[in-house]
Amino acid sequence: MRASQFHLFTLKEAPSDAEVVSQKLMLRAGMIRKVAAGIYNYMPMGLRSIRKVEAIIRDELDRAGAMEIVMPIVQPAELWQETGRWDKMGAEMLRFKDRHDRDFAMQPTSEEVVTDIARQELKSYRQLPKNFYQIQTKFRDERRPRFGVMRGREFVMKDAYSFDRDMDAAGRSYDNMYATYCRIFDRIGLEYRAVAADTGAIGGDRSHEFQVIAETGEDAIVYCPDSDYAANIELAEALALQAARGEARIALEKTPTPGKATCADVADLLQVGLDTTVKSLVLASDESDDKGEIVKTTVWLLLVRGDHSLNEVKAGKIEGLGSDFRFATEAEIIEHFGCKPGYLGPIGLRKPVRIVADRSVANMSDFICGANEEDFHYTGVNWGRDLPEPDFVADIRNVVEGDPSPDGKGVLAIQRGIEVGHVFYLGNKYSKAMNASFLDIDGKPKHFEMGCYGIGVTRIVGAAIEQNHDERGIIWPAAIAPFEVVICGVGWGKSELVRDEATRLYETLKSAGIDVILDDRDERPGVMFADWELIGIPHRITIGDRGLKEGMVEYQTRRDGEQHKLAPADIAAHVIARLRA
RNA sequence: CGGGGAAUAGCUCAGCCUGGUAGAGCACUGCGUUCGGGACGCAGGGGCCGGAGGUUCGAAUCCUCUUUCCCCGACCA
Repeated sequence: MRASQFHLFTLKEAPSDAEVVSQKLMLRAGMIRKVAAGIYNYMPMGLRSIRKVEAIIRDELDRAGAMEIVMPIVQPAELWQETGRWDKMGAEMLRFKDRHDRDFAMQPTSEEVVTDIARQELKSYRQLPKNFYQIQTKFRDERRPRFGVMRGREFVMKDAYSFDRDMDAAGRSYDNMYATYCRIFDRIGLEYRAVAADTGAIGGDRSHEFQVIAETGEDAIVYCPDSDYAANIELAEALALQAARGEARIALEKTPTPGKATCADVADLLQVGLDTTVKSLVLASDESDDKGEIVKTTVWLLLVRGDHSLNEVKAGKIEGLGSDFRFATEAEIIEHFGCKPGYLGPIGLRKPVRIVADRSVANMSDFICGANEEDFHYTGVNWGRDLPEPDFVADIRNVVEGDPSPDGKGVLAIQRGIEVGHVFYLGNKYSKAMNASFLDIDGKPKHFEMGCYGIGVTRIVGAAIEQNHDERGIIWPAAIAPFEVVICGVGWGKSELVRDEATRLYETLKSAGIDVILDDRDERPGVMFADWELIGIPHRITIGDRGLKEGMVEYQTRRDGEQHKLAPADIAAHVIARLRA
């Protein structure tokens, strides 16, 4: 490709609404153009990277025995109604009607359609296992699309679905996909971590997220540097920080804390550590009848240490509370505690509530909590002496850096990550709901055991930039760079020698299968260098009269800026060796 | 969904308070000079100032409505 013929456009300034670095750089490098909120054109430069990501995914999935299909972007409501997700999905799913007033949706994912394929196509256990995947545009009407391709509404995703005859086989399919994902991300060349993730209603331990490590990541991932333990923060288990409860040493006392409504303020006022305070969170769970009318509301008091934070996923697993809990209203709080938020605690309740203590809180002694009276906290609080033991003790907090690892092999560390892949065992949730079955060896129908496996193609491109950039622009991993090599011809318009030498090298690299672009724009060198550094091409060869007079061309890498002067005759072999290394 | 903010040239922004024929830088076109790290000069092209209504002799500017976009929030009392 010649730069003079390519649609190359760069911006010195990013549009003011761009927030994160990948979005700014992709816009500035001319990779994407915004069309609407969370919706982008993929311009030639950007599409090249996207296609390279897709090619690696295709290659590895095909090698792993999966088969590519394409399912429609526009999907009929009927299939979604079979699984009940037409009603459950909420506003995230974009819905519309066709001219006959029939309901359709833009696919946010394709479990229903692929299960429909399976029940029509797969009749016998002899046809199993099967794994179908597609690389397809998805649409999720996010509440707040942002961060460019990192959280767009329209995006490209690879979604694969496996069908197996039993759980064991499904486990093998899962392991196969897990290993395949590792190969894919290794090849793309990103620093990533596979972490255990919450399995939600399905249960089991087969759910892993593939997270690209980047400071700007939206997810917190927890790992143990001394072992294999790695989990999403939603899942990471928090152990009690003290093995056993200490003895009560000081008396219960109601202490004035005027205007100090947060644990931090109270700890400050009383000159004690935040870890001696207990934070009170009030939740409510509603029970409704068949008509959806709320018939009963239970109020819950959750206690975590002042320096800890509530983990809502864990809270949702408390028996009786359920994942559809909500935060209590102020009226409910006053009704049960006789006090406004800010001074709440488990002592002196006006009406009974269910009390859940975090493991660490359950082992605390002489702690501080709200007195259920405005401007007062209790100090010297002890379980058993000053109040009954909690109704439940559970892990309900987020782990923090330095917590003991659940596998007992050291302490936990936390990194930020960008979720670019997810492998998930689905069980027969969808096959049952849609009555998708096959005849097993015993001649009896069985529901498919399914798994689903996603990779955010466009998000990978953004994540790669978040992880690899500097003040000049993008630094692509070679595997997904729009071009592997750029040849800059300095003084293109006036030097025939430069043109000849550059063109000869260009042809040589091209015929060696290198993805090379020749900058023949007759631009000033500064402009060329700045453009290609912004775009992030990993290898640059500069050919100019000045060097040629000395019998040299210049070779430079984008990542470390390391420069070599080489004879024109040697340059091709040198670059090819570097690329194939 | 709640609260803020913004909308003027392809991009970044000024002009609005105090109404009077729309500006700058970058980008683009032409000519010339320059030419190994985002050159310079001269000459150009490009915007009915998001849309609708109102006030006024006159509206980018004041008022009302509307659309779109952005930010914060929608758990940690």
